[in-house]
Amino acid sequence: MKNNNKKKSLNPADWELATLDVIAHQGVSAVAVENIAKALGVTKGSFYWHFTNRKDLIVAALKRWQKDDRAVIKEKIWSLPDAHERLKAWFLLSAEPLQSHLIYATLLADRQHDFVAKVLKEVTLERLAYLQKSYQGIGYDEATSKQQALLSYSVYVGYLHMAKTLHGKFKDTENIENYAKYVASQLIHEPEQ
Amino acid sequence: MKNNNKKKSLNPADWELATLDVIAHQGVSAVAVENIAKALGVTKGSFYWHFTNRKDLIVAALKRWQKDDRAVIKEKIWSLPDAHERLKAWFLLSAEPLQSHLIYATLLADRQHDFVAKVLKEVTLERLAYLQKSYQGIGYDEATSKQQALLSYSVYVGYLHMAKTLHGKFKDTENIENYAKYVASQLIHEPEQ
DNA sequence: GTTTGTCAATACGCAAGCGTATGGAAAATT
DNA sequence: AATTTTCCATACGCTTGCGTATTGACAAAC
Repeated sequence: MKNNNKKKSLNPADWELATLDVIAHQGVSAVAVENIAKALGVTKGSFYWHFTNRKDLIVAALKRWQKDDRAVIKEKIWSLPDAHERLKAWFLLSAEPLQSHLIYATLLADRQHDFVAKVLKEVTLERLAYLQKSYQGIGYDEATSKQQALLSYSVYVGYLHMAKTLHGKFKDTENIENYAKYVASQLIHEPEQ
Repeated sequence: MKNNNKKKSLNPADWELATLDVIAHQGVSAVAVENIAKALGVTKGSFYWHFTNRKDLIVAALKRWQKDDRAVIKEKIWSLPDAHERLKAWFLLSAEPLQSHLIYATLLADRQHDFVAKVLKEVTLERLAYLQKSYQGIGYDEATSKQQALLSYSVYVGYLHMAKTLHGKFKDTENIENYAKYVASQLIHEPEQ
């Protein structure tokens, strides 16, 4: 787990990335400065040089996650010109095993911290707006596109949890891919008038 | 927050119900014996007479929740003879503001504890089996009913989180009811052959 | 080569929360 | 009425984890 690179010293980005690793697999409440320090091969004497406290670290890490995540979505989805294709891409991206998904799922869990709730709400609203626009792009009216976006996004969030809860019954890639295609077939279609 | 009843002394059930209250609103990790004792108007000297330790309490509370929840579903859904009606009842029940839903949602969050994961998996598999059976009842074949059940259940789980994440934009009853009906209309229909 | 700035180690204080030990009061039993 | 059971209070020890204070090592600047 130690940092074997040639780097002489750490910078805040190193701490933030290590923190995101912990958040992805154990949640925000598992972020302990002394543990992360150990994972980076130093002690917390170093930590308090880079950050003022634990919360400062977590907020910085989440800000980094939010920024990176936005970039990925922009590149992989919003680059597509056709709304129908965008929606399909969205569902496929949802099924990919990205760290970003894990982080989103654990944030849902650690919502009791207000700074987590804030990021979560921002990201969720942004993604919902994207989805809604895409559904409008394939012919849904404003109100219906809103509900359909919410429905689709709920499936995404639900899937994240189901995958964790039922891991083992859900792991093999083929099943996941099949399921993703099924979901897309059910949730992407012209609006019923 | 004190117990104003005429009861002279507490029994394990009192502790379990108080614990479920905490779990519903703050999650498993927020269960602190001294706090729950205070909520019940006693000190932890009492607690360790009824239970051996904190984990014992949580496990007992979750067992109670599981049992009660099963009973509610049995009564409100499985009493219905028609599969189509059962599915509709499921989606409507999902949108009702029950403590049981809150608990389920927080359990998803506190899955890192193995005893939580165990209950969660049991409950989820049981509910999925119910849903699958209902979808088979309206004509889905085995494989498709499985995927459709998973999809529908994901919507449920996703909704629980969305409701918390976007509270305020989601609170008024009318919207929720509308949305529930929309979801039902999208997810309950004869299978496409 | 001396000084300054950067990054990290060690040691400490402190609060929260679990579990234990012990004693006491009230109710039930005999 | 005496005794046993049931339920609870108080006090203590122990661990975890945050944050601070102090010192040190190495590199860059001068």
